[in-house]
Amino acid sequence: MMVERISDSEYAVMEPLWRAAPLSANQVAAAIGDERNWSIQTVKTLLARLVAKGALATQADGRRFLYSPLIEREAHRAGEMRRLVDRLFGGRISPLVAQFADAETLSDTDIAELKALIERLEK
Amino acid sequence: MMVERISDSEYAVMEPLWRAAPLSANQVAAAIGDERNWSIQTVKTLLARLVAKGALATQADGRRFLYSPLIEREAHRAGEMRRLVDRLFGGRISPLVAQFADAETLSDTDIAELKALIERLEK
DNA sequence: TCGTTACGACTACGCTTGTAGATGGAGAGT
DNA sequence: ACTCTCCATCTACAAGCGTAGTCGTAACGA
Repeated sequence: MMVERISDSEYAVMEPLWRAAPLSANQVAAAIGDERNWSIQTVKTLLARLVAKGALATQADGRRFLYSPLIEREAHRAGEMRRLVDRLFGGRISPLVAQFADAETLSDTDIAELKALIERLEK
Repeated sequence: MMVERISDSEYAVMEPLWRAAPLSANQVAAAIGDERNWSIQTVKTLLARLVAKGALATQADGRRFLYSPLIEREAHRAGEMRRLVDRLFGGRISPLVAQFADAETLSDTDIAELKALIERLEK
């Protein structure tokens, strides 16, 4: 239950499972590939920890397990963002966007998307 | 240099120092107050760790130290946000806002602020 | 001068994270 | 039946974190 916090490395393991589930440990490792340079053991440890945390479900498939996410990516994202935004910006989102604006990391596309989004929200 | 990562608790200690610096350990502890229920020792440990990380500077004031931030709050915010946004949204900000929109955590004020901000950015 | 305080430094200790090796059992090939 | 291979599980271990106690010393008050 209580989705405990998911660490960076654990998140990397969730990724492929959010894209396609269920997967075996090897498939997950393959999906992560060289991106991180992990031994298969490392991936397995992380999978086990995620199962322990209640973030993944297992289903037996012969002698091995297939893993699938128990928590939604959206829910996890929302939780993490909320956490950080509360901490850094007192929960207000506009300073957050302003922050990105100041850092000049917003592309024209970003701005156009935001505009469209805001218009949609206003209705 | 290389501002290493600052943990949640450490951030709580930086807070008062970003608001007013320099402060003594006791002043920092007082500023944190009951918010977190920390012993003065805990605050001192965190201060020492932040100094070790190069996030705080000390200046002697008689038999004690006064602490001041060496890293800017803005820089820290930007770094943290970038980290999370890269991880969760592939670096794009509009899905992030959309996320908040879907979660219905945007107030009318938020939306108005965002609109104003976007208009400013468009120029 | 002697005890009391107020500090910083050192030490502690259990928990989580990142990273992985070792072990033991079940299937597969021969 | 025997070995080789593949898996999950157990174990490991250093670094970082949260939380705090103890120690030595310098200053202050009596």
